[in-house]
Amino acid sequence: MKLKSSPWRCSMKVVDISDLRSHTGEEVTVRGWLRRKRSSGKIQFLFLRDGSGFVQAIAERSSVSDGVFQNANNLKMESSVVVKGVVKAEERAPGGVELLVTDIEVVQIPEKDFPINKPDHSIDFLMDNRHLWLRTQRQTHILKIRHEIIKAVREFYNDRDFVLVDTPIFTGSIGESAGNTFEIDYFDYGKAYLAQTGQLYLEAAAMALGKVYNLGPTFRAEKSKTRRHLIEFWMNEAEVAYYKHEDNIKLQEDLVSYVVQKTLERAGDNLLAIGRDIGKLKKIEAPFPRMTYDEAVRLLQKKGFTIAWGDDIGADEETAVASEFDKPVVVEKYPKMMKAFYMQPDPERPEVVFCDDMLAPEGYGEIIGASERIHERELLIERIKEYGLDVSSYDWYLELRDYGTVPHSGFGMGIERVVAWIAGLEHIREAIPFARTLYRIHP
RNA sequence: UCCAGCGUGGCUCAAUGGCAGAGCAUCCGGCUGUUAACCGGACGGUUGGGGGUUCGAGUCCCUCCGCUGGAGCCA
Repeated sequence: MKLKSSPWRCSMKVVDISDLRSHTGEEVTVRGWLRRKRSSGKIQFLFLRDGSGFVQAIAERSSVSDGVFQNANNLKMESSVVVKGVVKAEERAPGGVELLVTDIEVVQIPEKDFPINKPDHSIDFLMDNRHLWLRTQRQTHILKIRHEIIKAVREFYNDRDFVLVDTPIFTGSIGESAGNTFEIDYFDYGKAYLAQTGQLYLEAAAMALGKVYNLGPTFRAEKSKTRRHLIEFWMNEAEVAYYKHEDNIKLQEDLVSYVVQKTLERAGDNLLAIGRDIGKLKKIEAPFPRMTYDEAVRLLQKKGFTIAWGDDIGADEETAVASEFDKPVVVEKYPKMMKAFYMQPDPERPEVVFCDDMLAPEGYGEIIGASERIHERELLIERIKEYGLDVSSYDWYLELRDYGTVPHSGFGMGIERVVAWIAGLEHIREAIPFARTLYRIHP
């Protein structure tokens, strides 16, 4: 359908719906879409959205022209409209403010019915229609919460003089372990891989700039089908030269506290609108409770789990540990054979490494994985061999240890897991605009 | 990959092996304060595909496809 050209483009006082309250009594123009319409014959209720918010507009038979009333009557769900009206404080209206219509310009009336029109669609249908599902109130609230979370993450680092270092998405060497990487053809070079982590590159950058961070997409070809997994997810990683295990944990606690409190401050209304219990979030202030892997195993044994030292802490066990606390809990010093090759062993207990996982409360699981990195070349080579990895593919990574090597530490935080936790989502797929899950890449 | 579940109008779901139905959406009519509006009427079906058992299959069996949840692994 052809768009109409209209005089409203330059001659009207256009106001965001979120800002209507400050224009009470004035005649203004709102540009947006019709979310829903209700009619009582001689009065029509138009529920409008414009991206900034939602407002109810009223068209009364007795106070508008025939043409305007007919325009209102013709509108269907998700019609695009430019509505002129007088802002009025009104107790009966949702939001406390409504728009008394004086004119309606129709931009487009859809020929087809909007597919998402009731509250009980199946998740399969909603995911197939994700491009349209995004227009619903709940999804716009979640996207705004995600926006504030990412903004707070960037601020946290920028305020502390970290340097943003964007790490590559195409990588030639293998990051942590083969087997769950996406492989692609890279011209005559042969195979390249989609990044699972930017850590190795951040370690290089930390030796140049001291304190660095990244924020970008990562890819894991894991055939996971749980509410905590995405194939493509956004990760924030930080790496700091001269930071030891303790400094690293402190940084993580400060980051998570900051992000939660800033999100509460700036997206509190969005959180409330989707039913989040924000009382639980207000408690999220550093320091966080801590326990060693040893203590976690003893706790789980006391709770009746059959787990021995050296066993992995599985999903159920993780939830059991985290449910002991109403803040995130830091579990540190895991057995070295359970963790990645590059983690620094504890000199006092060489069987454990200086690492930590941060587990979010309320069953949301691991949001951060962290460690102090091995900074001695010989030890690193020894560990690469122990893991059966090819030393030659880590050539440049090893070379970082040849020129002024120093202790350093860092971590990775899963953005969508943090969004899911803060927003109180049941499934991580709502925490990202277009989720890539196992067997779903469209739209 | 493994385990479990689901697949019926556009959508969400019913239907002891025996006439395929309801609500919502859509369309028509009514209603000046609706909040998932309401009231009356109409339209709407190759029950995911294929095969089998049976007088008879949406229902039971086999197989394939799709989706969902969980496990392992991870952030």
